Amino acid sequence: MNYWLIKSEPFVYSFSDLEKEGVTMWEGVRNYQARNNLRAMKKGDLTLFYHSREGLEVVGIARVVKEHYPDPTAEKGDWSVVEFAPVRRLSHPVTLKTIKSDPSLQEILLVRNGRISVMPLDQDAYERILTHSENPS
DNA sequence: GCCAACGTTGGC
DNA sequence: GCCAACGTTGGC
Repeated sequence: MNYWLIKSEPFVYSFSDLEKEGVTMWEGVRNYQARNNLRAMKKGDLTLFYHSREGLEVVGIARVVKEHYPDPTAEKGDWSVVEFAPVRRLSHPVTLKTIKSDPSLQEILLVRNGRISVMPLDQDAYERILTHSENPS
C-alpha cells in the first residue's frame, strides 16, 4: 500500500465533483515527475485530495481504482492517467497553513516543492495529516 | 493579480 | 550539454 497526495483546482475539479461522479480519469498531467508518480500507483492505494489556488487544504481521501494507461487527451507525448474514486471527505479540512506549521511535515513535497501536482507521501505523513483532520486546532 | 520558483525548450 | 529565455503553477 502506497500513499499519495494529488492537487486539483476546485473551480476546475473539486472533491465534490469526484463524489458526484463516483469515479474519474485523472487526465491532463503534463509533468514528468507527476506522471511517473501516477505510473507508480497501484490499485487500492490511497491519496489525499488537496484543493490548490482556492481553499488550500486537504479535503478528502480517494482511492486508485484503475492503474495507469495512456492519457487519451494527450495529442502528443507519452502521458498517463489513472482512475480515482472517492473514499470519504475529511471531517475537518487540513489547511496548508496547518501542514506548514507542523514540524514533522516539513519534508513533504507539498511544502518543499509547491509545484508538483502528484506526489508520494510516506505512511507517517499521511497519517499525521489525517490526525490533524480529526483534531482541528 | 502579482510574481517567485520551477520545469521545459531551444540556440549555440 | 550548457544555460538563457520562456511558460506555468500556485501561494500570497
